[in-house]
Amino acid sequence: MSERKASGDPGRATIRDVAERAGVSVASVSRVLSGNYPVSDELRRRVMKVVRDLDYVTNAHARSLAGGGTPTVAILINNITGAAFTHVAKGVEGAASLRGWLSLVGTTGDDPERELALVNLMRQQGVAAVILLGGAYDYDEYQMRMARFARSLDSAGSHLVLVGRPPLEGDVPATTVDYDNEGGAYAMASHLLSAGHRRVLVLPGHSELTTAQGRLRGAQRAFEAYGVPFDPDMVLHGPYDYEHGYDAVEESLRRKLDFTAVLAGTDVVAAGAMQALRAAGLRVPEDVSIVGYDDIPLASQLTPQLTTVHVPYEEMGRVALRAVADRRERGAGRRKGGDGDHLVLGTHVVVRNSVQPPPLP
Amino acid sequence: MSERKASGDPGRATIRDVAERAGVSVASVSRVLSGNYPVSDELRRRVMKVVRDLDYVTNAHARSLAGGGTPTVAILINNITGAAFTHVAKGVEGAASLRGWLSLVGTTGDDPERELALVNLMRQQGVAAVILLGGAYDYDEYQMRMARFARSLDSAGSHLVLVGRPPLEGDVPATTVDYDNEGGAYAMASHLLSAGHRRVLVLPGHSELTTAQGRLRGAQRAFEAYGVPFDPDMVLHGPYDYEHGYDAVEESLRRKLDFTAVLAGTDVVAAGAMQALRAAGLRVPEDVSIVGYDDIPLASQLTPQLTTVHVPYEEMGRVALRAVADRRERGAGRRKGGDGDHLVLGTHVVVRNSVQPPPLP
DNA sequence: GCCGGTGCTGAAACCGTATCCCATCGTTTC
DNA sequence: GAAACGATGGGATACGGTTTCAGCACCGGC
Repeated sequence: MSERKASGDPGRATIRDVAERAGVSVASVSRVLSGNYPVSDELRRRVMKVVRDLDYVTNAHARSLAGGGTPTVAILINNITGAAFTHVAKGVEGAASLRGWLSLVGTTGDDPERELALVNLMRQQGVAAVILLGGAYDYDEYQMRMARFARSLDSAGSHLVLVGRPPLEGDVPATTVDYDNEGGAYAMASHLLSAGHRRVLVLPGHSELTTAQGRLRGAQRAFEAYGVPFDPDMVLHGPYDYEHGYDAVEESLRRKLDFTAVLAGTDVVAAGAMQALRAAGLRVPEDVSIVGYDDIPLASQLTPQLTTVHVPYEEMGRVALRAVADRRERGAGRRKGGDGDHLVLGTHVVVRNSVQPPPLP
Repeated sequence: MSERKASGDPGRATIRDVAERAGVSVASVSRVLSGNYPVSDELRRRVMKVVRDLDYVTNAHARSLAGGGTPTVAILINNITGAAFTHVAKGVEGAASLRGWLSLVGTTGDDPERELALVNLMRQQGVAAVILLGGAYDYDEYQMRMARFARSLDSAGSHLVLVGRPPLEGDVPATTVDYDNEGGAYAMASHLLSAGHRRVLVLPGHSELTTAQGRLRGAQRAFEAYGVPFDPDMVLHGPYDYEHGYDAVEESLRRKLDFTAVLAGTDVVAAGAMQALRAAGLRVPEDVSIVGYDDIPLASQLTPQLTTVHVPYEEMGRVALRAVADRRERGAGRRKGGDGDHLVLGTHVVVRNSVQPPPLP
C-alpha cells in the first residue's frame, strides 16, 4: 500500500502513518492530538480511531524538537538508597508529575567527575532544571564549580537548583532551597542541655561536609548560650552512617570519655551509637541519652524511639519544583541576585523517648 | 553578522553556530563530535576550540530523532523512598550509566492509572526498555494488563522487563528477572523449625501481593516437610510496613496466641514486630525469635541483629539492564518464549542473632 | 602527463512533529 | 445575491542533528 515502508513495519508508527490511514493531513492529526486548535467532531473521531488501532503515541523527541514537549527536570542525587534525600526526590517527582512534568534521576556516587558528566548529559536533554540534592563538600573548588554549572545551564535556557547545600556567593543564576540546619542543631542541643546534660558526645559528620559544619556550629552556639564549656575532644567526625555511630561510641567508651548524652549528626548515626551503647551494657535513655537529626522513618522505629530534628525533606522537593515552575512561567525574568532565589524552610525538634535527665553520679 | 539571530542570542547554541564560527560545514562539526568518521587534526582543533568557547552541547532530542542518541531505560517504582526496591533501581542505574545509558525514574504510588500513564509516557520517550519494579497485585486483570503493556512496548521497538514479579503466561514479549522467593521463605522457615520452634506467627504481607503469596507458600512447604501442622489462625496478612508488624504482634499477644517465633514477610515488618514484643516486656530472642526477609541495611542495625533472607536486589537491577542490553545487541531476534526471558536469582538465609531455640515451657 | 585511488569536506536529504499561512466552504449581513 | 467572515483543513517549513552521496585536492604508478 504505502511506498514508504514494507508491510512488516518494524519501527513505531508515525504521525504520517496515522494521517494516511485516516485519510487526513498530518497537520490535522497533530491538531487533534494536541487539542489546541478547533477540529470538527468527525475528524476527531476518525483520527482517534486510527490512533487507537495503531496504538500510536507521539515521538517525544520530535515533539520537543518542534517546540512542544513536556518539561523535564533532572534530579541528581548521591545515592538513591540513601535515607534522607530520597524524600526530597520523592517531593520533586510528585510535584513534577502533578504538573505532567517528567523527572530524570541520576546518581553521582559522590564523584565530581560523574557529577560533571551528568550535568552535561542533562544539559543535552534540554531539561528545565537540574536539581542537585544533598550536602556538599566545602572544598575551595566547590563555589567555582557550581558557579560554572549555574552559568552553563542558565545560558542553555535551563537552571540550577541546589537543595540542602549552602547558596552560591555572588551574582550566580541559581536557586537554593535550604533548611535551617544550624537552627535545628541549636534547638536539639538546647533540648539536651535543658534536660541537664553537660558532657555530650558530638558526632556531627564528615568535617568537610557543609551540613556537618552547620550542625556543629548550631551545637556550639547552644553550649555558649547555656554557658557550658564546649570540649573539642568530645567531637568525633566521620561519615553519616551506622558504622561510624557504632565505632565512635565504642571508641569513646574504650577511651573512658565521660559523657551522658550523644548528639548524632544523623538518625542513622544515632542508631549505630545506640547499638554500641547497648552492646556495652548501657541503657538508653536511663544511662545515656541520644538524639539524632533528619527524622527519617527509622527514628520512630528504634527502641527507644528517637528524639530528633525534623527536616521537611519532601516539602523541600516540592518547593524546589515550584521554584522552577514559577520562574519558567514568568519568563525567568529579572534576576539580579537575592530575589526569591534562596528559600529556607524551618526545622523543629521532635520529642520522643531517647532523652532523659542524666543519671546522678 | 548572522541574519538568523540577533546578537543577544537567548537560546542555546546550535551546531550551525559552531560551524559558522569555525568556518566549516555542519557535517564536519557533527563528525568531529561523534568521532565516527575520519577528520583532519586541523579541523578537529578548530571545531573543538569553538565548542569550548561556546560551551556547546548537542541537543539530545535532535540527535535521537536523527537516529543517534543515548539509549535510555525507564525505571518504574512504587515508592522511591521504599527500602528494598530502591536497591534494584540503584543496580539498574549503575549498570546503565556504566554503559553511558540514561535512566528515567517514575513512581507509580501503587496506582494502576498512573502506571498506565507512565508506561505511555515512556513509550513516547522512545526508551529502550521499561523496567517495572516490585511485587504485583494478583488481580485477574494483572496478566492482561501487563501483556498489553508488553505488546505495546514491543511493537514500538521497546521492551518490558518485570523485576520481582511473576513472569507473564503465554507468548508475551517480556523479560522477567525474579528471585527465588518461595525458596527463600522455605529456607527461612526451615531455619526456625530446625531450631525447635513449632508455634510460629506468620506475617506474610498483603494477601493479594504476589511476593507475599510466594513467601507464605514457602513457609507452608517447610512446615509440611518437617511434619509440623500449619495453623491458618497464626497467619496475619497486612501491608509491608512497620505499623503492621507492630499491630499484628500486639493483637496476637492480646488474643493470647501461643507462639515462640515470628516469621515476618519483610525486615521492616520484623522491626515493628520486635518493637511490639519489647513493649510487651518480652525479650528477643530469649522469649521469642524473629526472622525477616530482604536483608536491607536495617536488618543488621536492629538489636538484636536480624536473621533474614538475603535477596540480591542490586544484582537483580544489574541483571535486568544486562538483559536489555544483550537483547538490543543481538537485534531482539527470535523470541518464541522461554528463551532467556525468565531469569531467576538465588536467595539465602543470613544468620544473625534474632533466633534461639524456644524457651522451655 | 594522465588516470585511478585515497582522504577529507560540503551540500542536501531525511528523522517526526508543531505551526504558520493560505485555501475552501458554508454562513451571515447588507 | 454578492461580499465579507468564521470555522476548518491542508501544504510547507522549521526544529537541530546525522548520514548519504558527491566532489575536490592531492598522491602515486604507469
